[in-house]
Amino acid sequence: MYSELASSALLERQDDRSTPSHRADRRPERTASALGQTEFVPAGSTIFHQDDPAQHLYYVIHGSVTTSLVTEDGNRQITGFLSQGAYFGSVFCERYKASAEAVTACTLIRYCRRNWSGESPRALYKQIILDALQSELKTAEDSVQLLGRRTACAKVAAFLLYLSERAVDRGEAGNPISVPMTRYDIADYFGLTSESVSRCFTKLKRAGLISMTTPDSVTLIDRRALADGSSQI
Amino acid sequence: MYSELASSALLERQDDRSTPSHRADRRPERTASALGQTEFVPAGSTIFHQDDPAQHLYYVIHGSVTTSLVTEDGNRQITGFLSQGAYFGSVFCERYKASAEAVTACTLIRYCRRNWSGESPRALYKQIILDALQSELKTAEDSVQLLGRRTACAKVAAFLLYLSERAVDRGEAGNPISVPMTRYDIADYFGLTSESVSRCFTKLKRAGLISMTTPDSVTLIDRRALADGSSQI
DNA sequence: CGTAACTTTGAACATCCTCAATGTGAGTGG
DNA sequence: CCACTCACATTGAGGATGTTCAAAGTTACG
Repeated sequence: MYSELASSALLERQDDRSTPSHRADRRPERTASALGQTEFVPAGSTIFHQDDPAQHLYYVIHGSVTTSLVTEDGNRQITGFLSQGAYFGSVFCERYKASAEAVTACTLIRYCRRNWSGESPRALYKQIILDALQSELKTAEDSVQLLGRRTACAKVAAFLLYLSERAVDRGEAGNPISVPMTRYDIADYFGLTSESVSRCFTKLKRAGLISMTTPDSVTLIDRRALADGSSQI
Repeated sequence: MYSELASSALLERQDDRSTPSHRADRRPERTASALGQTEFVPAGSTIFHQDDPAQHLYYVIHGSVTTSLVTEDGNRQITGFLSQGAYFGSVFCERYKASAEAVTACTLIRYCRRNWSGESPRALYKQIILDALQSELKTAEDSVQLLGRRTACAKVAAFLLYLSERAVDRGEAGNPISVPMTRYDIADYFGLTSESVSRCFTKLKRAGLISMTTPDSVTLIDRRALADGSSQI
């Protein structure tokens, strides 16, 4: 999906031949762990707070993380759900733009930003920063597309398809999917209420588009109908 | 707002001392025009189409541009409104993720991406790519925040404040503001209908939070109330 | 002057929210 | 092991908000 052109222009090839960018077979974890610290975080804990000095950049090895902020009108706004392979931590900002919380127990890699201005393995840091920027951009762009759906059911349906796609990206099964976040989290992502989100799940289930064993395990039955905005419900 | 740390780690200082990054007094236009072509685009014209090969990157000198895509459920989704100082053109993608149209007559700078893999003024290209990434990230993050508002009026109110802030960023007056895009465009940004958007303008006007001479010139009267989600209307 | 595109307004209807109650499952302490 | 609690999920009823369909007002432009 992403082009090599831009990143090759950003990297100095002469001192960087050992870390080609955006190859299909690269292993982010290996590069990552070389320069960062592995951190285990329990479910429900806060990783950092909105407006705190942005000292670290994080990479998700395992688990699910939300970033959220409090808007001027006093509501909680979830700005992204992050899973394996995603970076978060407001790369280009002095302070974190959002708070980050672990939805499930997580394994993260934490990079200290002070190292970036240092000397040693510059090329690796450059690659991490580029990857992080792309990751944050993708997270935000995906959110815009999901949030723009017309009805609550269309939003929830598109969200489920999105979770499925990302599970496949991580090498997991695309069906059934795990929905680790609460209905309230999903509501704060879309600007809905948790009751509305719950009703959407029920409607999609009754219409035969999904089935649920538990509230956090959803089987997608009719992907076409889910993508079409679930308009016939 | 953005930190120097990340970008300094991405730039090779030894061959780049003449173009410091993210200084308050830098002039993007000057750097820009050195490597790109100036292009004048009439109002209403299409700059590029979604899914076309992404051969160029654009920078807005003057005017207003929208990026939009057609979602799987067949609706038009506007993903951003761009004005002076913004980059667009899906920097890191092989193909444009969205279509771009000129809302007003525009002056743009167009960069040909083929030049990125060439030799000569590498540092300048690096700076442009970095700026473009930041710009695209900011556009998407701003959209997420606006789209997450609960009610239609709160969305429109936050949108007007956003337009005002950006006008100030461009060195223009923050009040009254120009609203060059149509009600329909705003509706397709928020997943609303043009009628709903129009009614929100009317409500905000009747409540004394704004006043309008023409539909595209809005005076913000009570910024506090607009930011508070216009909840008392 | 007339057309076309955009904006505004109205009325009926659908959707979503609010408030309330009930259902469910994991964890706790007797 | 069994209440008990607590957080989360679900469901219902009524009210608020947004949409749909329709019509009229406004502005720019030929």
